[in-house]
Amino acid sequence: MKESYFPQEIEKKWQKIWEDEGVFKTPDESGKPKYYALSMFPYPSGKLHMGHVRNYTITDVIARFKRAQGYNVLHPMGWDSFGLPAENAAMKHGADPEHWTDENIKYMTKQLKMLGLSYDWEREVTTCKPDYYKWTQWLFLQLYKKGLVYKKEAAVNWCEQCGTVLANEQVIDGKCWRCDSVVEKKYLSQWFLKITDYADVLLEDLDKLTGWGDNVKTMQANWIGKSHGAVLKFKVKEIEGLEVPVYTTRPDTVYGITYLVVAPEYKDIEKLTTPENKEAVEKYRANARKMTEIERLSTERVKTGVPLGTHCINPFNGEEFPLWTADYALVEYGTGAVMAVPTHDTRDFDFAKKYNLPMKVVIQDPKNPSDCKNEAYIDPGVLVNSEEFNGMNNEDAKKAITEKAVKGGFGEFKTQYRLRDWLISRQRYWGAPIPVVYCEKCGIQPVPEEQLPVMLPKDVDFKVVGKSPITTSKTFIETTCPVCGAKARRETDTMDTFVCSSWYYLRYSDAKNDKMPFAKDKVNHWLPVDQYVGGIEHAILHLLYSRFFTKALRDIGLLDFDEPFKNLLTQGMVLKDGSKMSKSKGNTVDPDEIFENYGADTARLFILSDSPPARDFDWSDAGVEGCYKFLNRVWRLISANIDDISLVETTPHTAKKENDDLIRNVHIAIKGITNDISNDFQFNTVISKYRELTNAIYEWRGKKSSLDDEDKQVFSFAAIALMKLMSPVAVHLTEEIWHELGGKGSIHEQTWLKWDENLAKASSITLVVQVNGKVKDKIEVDESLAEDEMKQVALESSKVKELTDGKTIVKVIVVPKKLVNIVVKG
RNA sequence: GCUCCAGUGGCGGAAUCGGUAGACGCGUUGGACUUAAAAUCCAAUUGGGUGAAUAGCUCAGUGCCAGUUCAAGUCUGGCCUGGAGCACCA
Repeated sequence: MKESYFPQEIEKKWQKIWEDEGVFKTPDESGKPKYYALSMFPYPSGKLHMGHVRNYTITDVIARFKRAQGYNVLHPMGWDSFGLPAENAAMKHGADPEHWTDENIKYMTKQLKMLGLSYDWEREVTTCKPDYYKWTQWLFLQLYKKGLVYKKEAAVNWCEQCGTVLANEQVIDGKCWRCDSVVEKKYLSQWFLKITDYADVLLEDLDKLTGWGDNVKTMQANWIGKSHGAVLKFKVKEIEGLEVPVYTTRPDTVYGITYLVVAPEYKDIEKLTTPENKEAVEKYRANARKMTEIERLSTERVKTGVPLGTHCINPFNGEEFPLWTADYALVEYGTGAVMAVPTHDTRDFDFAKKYNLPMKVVIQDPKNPSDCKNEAYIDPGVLVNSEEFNGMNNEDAKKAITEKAVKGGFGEFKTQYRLRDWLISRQRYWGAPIPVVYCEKCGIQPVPEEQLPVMLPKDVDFKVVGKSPITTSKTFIETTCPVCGAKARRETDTMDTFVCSSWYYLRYSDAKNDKMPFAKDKVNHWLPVDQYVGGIEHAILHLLYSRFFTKALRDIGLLDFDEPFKNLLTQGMVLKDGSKMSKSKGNTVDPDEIFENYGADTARLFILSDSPPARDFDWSDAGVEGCYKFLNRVWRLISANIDDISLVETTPHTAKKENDDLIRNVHIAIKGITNDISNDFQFNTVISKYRELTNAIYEWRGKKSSLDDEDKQVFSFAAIALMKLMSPVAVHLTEEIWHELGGKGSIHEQTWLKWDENLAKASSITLVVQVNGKVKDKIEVDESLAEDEMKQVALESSKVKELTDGKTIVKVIVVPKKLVNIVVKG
């Protein structure tokens, strides 16, 4: 065995052997229980970044730990490989997006292999390959048949920079999630998935996800945004037969309505506008259209609006009030119209103040009445000025008033969601084509399943400006109608890449199936994913879409479970000098350089060592250096003593105290490390325990000039245990040492160590003696000491005697095997 | 504004149940080895007071203020700060 550690040599060697021997292939059936460990698959952007390294290392260690514990572990990898960067690169360099993507996948695959990740590469999925997107299209058709797909003209988010529409979830602070440019509203005919049909169950089932963090669940719940209220209908005074319905969560305030607002885009707005007001209203609406989403949504902005000239009648008391249009009413939410109660809603209050609209108090806190002159009173209270409801608690009044509206035929109870349908069409080339054709006679027709995949065309001009490159193809667009055979036009929109990534985790269960996206028995066997690991940035987008897909496919009958990811670990970001690594800040660290200088084991060890997985991780060069030194130290521990170490895997018998202590330290380490991994994957403390055990072995060895037979047994036992415990993290180093010591097979196929509860603790304990809750003495005692004896020992302590002298001992609290607290008075 | 998460030495962080606060590492300082350096090894490292002392003793200390308890980093209430998400959603 070499005296020094040369990671570059041993890592390449073992990576090749593992691959050649298929060590990490996963059979579907093995007789063992299954475990599915999954990392969020990457976009093949070109090179791995440290966030990837962190993500994949965490999942890999979990997979290896579970394998050692006797599970048949599915641990696959693939590529989320459709998307705009490939197309942009194609435009810039004139290359084909497919070629660019393939090259990136090749390079990144090499990097993943260098990291020593234990993937079953035979299950690799690549979303941009026809053998995958065929099934994306097939699933689209199943959803279409089920009535979950529709096309409609709508106000959509348009990113000029990317030349495409975006889903609501892809608009961050009014800007494009990818390129950060300001998003505009456009009216376009687009494809939607009816995720709103599942709004309620997506919300309800969050409760089932006990293995998810509350932060992610709350984000999803907020995004779905369920609220309870009522729709109330108001007759328009000037126009016979016309009503304006409003959605409200505060039906208890109906007696305080003093005006009503409709969104500038409200469908009946032209009818509701009197000729005298037409010019002003038109001007206002034109202005609203021009505004960007950011300007319009800003809460800083002063609210504006114009009166329409018409009036509504309050069906509860016959009062009349004016109709206005204002852009603080949103056309997409509720009915697009709002009843305004300035006294009990801050937005209505601001608006009413500005335009001098009347106010009427209808809810009061009886103990602390407010006149609502300076601000709206929005807290609970008792109704006033509300006829027969006066004196009623406002929560009860919500129900009572809505019931009155239901009886009178001018209202109903209503549950409302913020979630909108998922806009999935994109005016781009590099995506799965939407499998639909337009026939002049038959209209929209889905492509028959046997004609799938609808292949992306090759004869495309990527440098075209102002429209999707796919529209430049001469072969793609013209086709025939599958129903009547007449000339038809192919849909040129492609699918949002999030559609492709909403089902990839299902495909891994049966990645090579060419008859189906996956066989039902296989998907039911492997899924749900036992542990999913990825970035928090997907808390809403990918994770919500995937949950929706799973539920929809369950309803279609393709699978039998209804949540895809049982446990979710959202890893923190990798920072450098306190801020997120990014090319623009110039604070990135190239994984290749780390592999080259220190080896993958050091990279793996370090990325897990300094912070718990869920927290942000601050990269430090000194920290990498420290981990490298530690691996060297472990290597030297073995190489310097190689002749004294044999393959000892069971706890040896010992007569010596110091040998007993080392054996105990090994058992303590096994217990601690196993628990730390099992309990929320606390790898940072796992690694500190590697160091503690290593230190203990060194210290033990340092005390002996030579080893007798018993010592050798004990030393070997400790060394082998250290290797096994470290094997999920330092995958190459431990494999190399395992073989140097004559180990058979791979160390990664060995079973995880078990600890003996009697040995997993120190041979003596430190009894802590407190007086009035403050530590005053520590006494080494035998752990078998009974409570009475502990009390005795504590009271005999000279320090305790000193402190209790002349005082009364009120009581003595004994915590077994730990502590005695003596309470004194006077 | 609403929701969630977090706050512990110079730094990253540790502390199953309320029971020795600061494990382990980084950094720093001192020392050993060396012609020298690197590597390695050893020691110290929360702050204040007292002390010749690197002995001992002592007080304070986990964002702030209260509370519960024999005992609080941990539990309860009220704040403060930072981060994330949502946001004119009626």
